[in-house]
Formats: sequence, structure tokens, C-alpha cells
Amino acid sequence: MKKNTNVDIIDVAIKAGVSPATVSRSFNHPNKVLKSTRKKIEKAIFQTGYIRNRAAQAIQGKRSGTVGLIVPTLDNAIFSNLIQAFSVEMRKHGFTMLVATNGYDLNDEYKLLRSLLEHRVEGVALIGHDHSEETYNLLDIRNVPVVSMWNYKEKSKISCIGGENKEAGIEIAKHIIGLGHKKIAIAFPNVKENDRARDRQIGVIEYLNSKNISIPEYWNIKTEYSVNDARNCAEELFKNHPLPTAIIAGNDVIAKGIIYAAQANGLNVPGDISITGIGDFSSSESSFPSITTVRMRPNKVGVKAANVLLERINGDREAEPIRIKVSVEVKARESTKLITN
Amino acid sequence: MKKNTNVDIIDVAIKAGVSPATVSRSFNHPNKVLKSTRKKIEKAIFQTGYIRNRAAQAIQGKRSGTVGLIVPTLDNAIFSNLIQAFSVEMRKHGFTMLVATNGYDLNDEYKLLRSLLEHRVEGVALIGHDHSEETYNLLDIRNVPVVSMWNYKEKSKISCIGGENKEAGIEIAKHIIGLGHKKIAIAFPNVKENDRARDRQIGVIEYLNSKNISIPEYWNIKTEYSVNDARNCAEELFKNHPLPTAIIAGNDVIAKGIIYAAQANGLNVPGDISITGIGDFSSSESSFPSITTVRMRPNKVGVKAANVLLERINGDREAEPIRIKVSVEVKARESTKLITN
DNA sequence: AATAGTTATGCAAACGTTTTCATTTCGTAT
DNA sequence: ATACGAAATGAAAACGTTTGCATAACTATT
Repeated sequence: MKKNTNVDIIDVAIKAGVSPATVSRSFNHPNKVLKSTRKKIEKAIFQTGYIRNRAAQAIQGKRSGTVGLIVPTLDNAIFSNLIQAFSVEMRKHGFTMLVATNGYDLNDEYKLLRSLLEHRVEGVALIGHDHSEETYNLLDIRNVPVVSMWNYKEKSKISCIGGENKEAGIEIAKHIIGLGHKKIAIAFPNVKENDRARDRQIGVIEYLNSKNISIPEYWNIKTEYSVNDARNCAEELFKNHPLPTAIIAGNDVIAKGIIYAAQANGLNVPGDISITGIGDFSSSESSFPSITTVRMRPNKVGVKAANVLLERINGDREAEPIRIKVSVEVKARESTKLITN
Repeated sequence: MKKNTNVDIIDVAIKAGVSPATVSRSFNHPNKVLKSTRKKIEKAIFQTGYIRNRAAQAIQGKRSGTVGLIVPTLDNAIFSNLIQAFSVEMRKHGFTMLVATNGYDLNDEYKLLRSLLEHRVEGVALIGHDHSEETYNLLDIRNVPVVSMWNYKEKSKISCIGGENKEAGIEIAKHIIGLGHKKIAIAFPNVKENDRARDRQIGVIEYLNSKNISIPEYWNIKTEYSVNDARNCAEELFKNHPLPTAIIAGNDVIAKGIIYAAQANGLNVPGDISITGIGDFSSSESSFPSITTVRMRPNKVGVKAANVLLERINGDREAEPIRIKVSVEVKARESTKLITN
């Protein structure tokens, strides 16, 4: 088997009987090349097994054909819808995606950003708005097209697109209040380095407070972002403290853990206790019981984010950030019900 | 704010009072550069805000610092553990990952591979062994370091690492038989373009046949790879056909759908019916009931695959494929029980 | 102090494209 | 047929690195 790792544009040009410049043009400005010439070139490409070298293209300072994506983690269903939608949309426009995970470490995120820039990505997508000063600074200095996905923020430094987490918190609290609940617990992950969770929690608490409901410390569950930990934390609550009639969880993963804990303790959901999530992850609809939650429309966010990023890449880089709010909506399902007593 | 998109290695060299060659060497062969010189260079890099250009490096034909990953889909919990482990391990070794999704379309996979090669990835990781002739041919012709993740295959054309799906099928069937079940249904996705599911199904059926158990057509559930569809298909079975005492599902997602269907139909799992999955996805342990399944150890596979790929990248490219079998193990949990009548 | 052997650095030629500018070719109006 | 403008193509310089080779600066040996 012949190994041809190194056929270049010149080989193709010779084979096709044209100059390298013409071959290059047939890739980048096909309309500037006679159709019959293009045919010859295509044939030569096929015969030689040529694969163009994007690195050599990128070195001209123009297109690299790549965008970077920095995401907290991949092994979590949370971001996968979003990433998939973003990825497919970018690919439609001819971009390949460089992916890096920072494990929620902002310091690492800066290093990853540098690494992506070394590869001369044409744009970068990030999750949320909690980024280090260094990161923002680097983006600004190098004038990198960038978009933040997942949540909307009125005065964000960079373009963003997503639901407003505070609104999500308010909406779900409103829903629970509307069902007549008064004895309400909440379950959130560490909100220190996670602005999404923080805003949701603020929305919930502010709304409840506005209805003169406050949350005693033993009904304020602090859990990790995992089904297992949520389950354990909830079991602890059920065993040692008075039972609320509703628990508002920071996301569907946590809600699911709490539901398992309830079922394992012989509690009927929603008969004995109503439980809500936020985020509407793919399995939440088909859970048993299905989970009342707030939709963030990850597909829409992913596709729109891709288009916003493309607009920055192709358009005016000095323009003001684009900010798009994707409305959130409460999806009432089986895990909540009206208080009847 | 000064925008410095274009400081290059020469600027750094001038600032540091050395030649560009020395700056380059301080990146690629630091030990060949005097420590004091390195310090000067580092300072100059910091002062100028230089970010090295990997494209210009890649053009030398040596390192691009990237590897490609082609995966059927991202918006599915199935591969996320694996990808995450692979990604983190590659990054540890200084590689950035280019990700492409093919939506289970083998034809698209070939195009994606070409696209990755245009970016001169140093190696490629694929999922499974079902790839088009074109894909295998291209990998061979260009002599691309490659590894297939997820499942082991004795005579695979390319290096591979993972559990053996047939073994997984055999093991779970053995487990169910061991519990005394005789009336057994199975639920698999379309096994046409999915060699993993196919091998699992073969393992199950062969083992059952060897115990003189055969599966009537109405107990052979064909479902899509989704909780929802599995739920619907199972409900159809429960409503229109005799009840088996056990259902062996092709993976945990399907098993979960079936469990929901059972619960929604007032069936107790495992009291009335035992249900098994394959794959041990992250939520299967904390489900209610927790799901009896077969572990494929995705983290181990991801990490090992990264190391196999690195070995091919750095080592002998003509060597025989490396094949590593990662043992599978049945995880008996709450969703199955001994037949007592 | 002279010499050989090491080590650190610089010079300049690649690497594979893209693009500007100049030239050729072609079609059309005279 | 001739001249003109438009369209297609080619020649060559750039893009930002890396690296083989040559040279210069040290170290150690006599």
C-alpha cells in the first residue's frame, strides 16, 4: 500500500496542468475559476489523494476553520444538548470545533483559552459569565470573537445568549406558591463559583421572601451536583427534620436524587411531597414521576449562540456585545401537585 | 486598550535580545537553551503578550498538538464519561482535542475524518468498529495513528480498547438464567449500523439458546436508543402480550424506559418483573430501583485509549494494532431478583 | 597557554499555502 | 479583422515557525 502523507498543492497543480495559485483559488474562491479547470483539479485531487493543509492556510492569518469551546465538564448530561446543537450548527458553516474542559476551574480556563488561541481559533464559546479577569482581558486584548452560552445577563461584558437564571428561580417559586405550598425547602449546589446556580437561588429566595416565606436552615439543603449526593442529602433531611410539602431543587439532577430519596423512604411524590427541578434535562420528561421543571431550551441556545459567534467572526469586531434572552418556561409535570389540606 | 493580534516570534526575539531560533528552541527543546536566556525570553513573551502560532508549527510537518475525536453524538449520556476521560488524559500530554459528531452516519464520518486530517491532527479516536471502507482506507493510506474505543474486537483492523460486547450479553444472560428466569424478553435498538448493540444481542441470544430458551417475536422489542421510545415500546408489550418474568435491555437507557413503563402500569420491579441494562451509566446506580447492569468501565477505556493513541503517535506506526480487552462485570442491583414460584 | 571537546546561539532555508499584481486569453462591439 | 474590457490564470512574495549547519563561547585537559 502506497503511503502518501505528503502530497501538496503543487503536486495537484502539476497533475492538473495548472498553477498552484489556481488550485488554491478553486478551494477558496471557486467562482473565480473556470468550471472546466475546476473539473481537472478535482480529478487531480482525487488521483493524488490530496488533503489540503489547513495549517498552511491558517498561517496566512486568515481562516483557520476552527472555533474553540470551553465547557466545565463533558461527563454530565447538563451541557450535552447545548454542545451538540452548537457543534452541529458550526459544522454546517464549515467550522471544526476544538473542545476543552476546565472542570469548573477558572484558572485552568485561562490556560485552555491560551491553548485554543495558539491554534488560532477564529472564535470562542464559553459557558456562563464567571470567568477570571485574566480571561476577559486576554479576550479583549486579542479581540477574539466570543459568546457566552447558557444564561442571559443584562450587562455582560461579552455577547451572551440563554435564559435568565434568576427568572427561572422566580418562575419555579411562583409555580410552587401558586400550588399553595408554604412549607418549602430548597436544594442547591455550591453557588460560590457557579453563577447559574447562584442566580437561580436568588430568584427563588427573593420571590419566596416577597410572599413572606422564609427558609429555615435545616430546609436549606446543600448538595453536590450529582444524583447520588442529592439523594444522600435529602435522606438526611427526611430522617432528621420536619417534612416540607415541597422542595425546590437547583436543577433536575438534584431533583431526581431527591425523588429517589423520597421513594426510598416510602414517600409518595407528589402525594406527600412536591419536588421541582430546573433545566429540563432529557430524561426528566420520562422519569417516573416526570419532573416539573423550567426549560432552558438548550438546542435553541446552542444554535443561536453559533450564529451570534459567526456574526462576530464575519462582521464588525468592535461592535457592542449582542445579548439574546431566551425565555424560560415552567413545565408542570407529575412531580408537583396542589396542596389540598 | 492596545490590540496586539500580531506579535510574532521575531518581536519576542528582538525584545529578548536573541534570535528567533532560540525563542523557538526554548519552546520545543528547553534543555537546549541556557536557563538565563530562557528567563529573558519568558519575560519578553510576557511583555509582548505573545501567543505562539501552532499553525506555523504544524506547517513544518511535525507536531500540530491536536488529536481528533469522532463520536456518534454528544447529547447522550452514553459516551460522555468516556470522552471526558479521554479528553482529560490527552490534555495532560499537551494535546487539544478536535471533536466532530457524525450522528451515527458512516458516510458523514468519512467527511469528518477528512476534515480532521485537513487540520493535521496527529491521531484520531473513533467509537466502535463499524466504519466505512473509505474511512479505513484513508486511515491506512495516510498512515494515521488511530484507536477505536468502547469495545474490544479480536481481529480489528485498528488498535482498539474496550469491553467485549458479546461477553457483556453473555454475562447478563447468564445472570438472568442464574436467577431462574425462563420467560425472557429482550429489548434492543436497531442493530444494523451499530455493532455494539449487535454483539450484545448475539451474546444474549446465543447464551439463551444454549440453555434451550428461545424468544418469541412478541418478546423481541425493537426500540430506539431513547428512554421515551423504550417506555412506549414496553407499554405496548405490557398491554398486548403475555408478561415475561424478565426483560434484558440492550443498554441502561432502554432499561430505564422499560422500568418507567412497568411502574406506570402498576408492575413492581423487581417483584413482578426483573429488568436489566448494559453499560452502567452514571444514573443507573442511584435510580429507584437501581438497575442491574454490566459495567464497561468508560473511564478506564478513555484513559487507556488516550495512552494507546499516544504510543502510536510517538512510536512505531507500522506496528501491529494494539488490542486491549477491558473486562466487563455484572453489577447486580435492585432491578432483578430470584424467581421464587 | 594551547587544544580538543561541549554547549549555546545565530543564519538561512525550508514548510504549504494565499494573494497581489501582471499577464494572457477570451468574447464582443465596432 | 481590430480593439477593448472582462475573466482566467500564473509568478512570486509573503505568512510565522522549525531545524540543519556553521560559528562562537565556554570547559576541561594537557
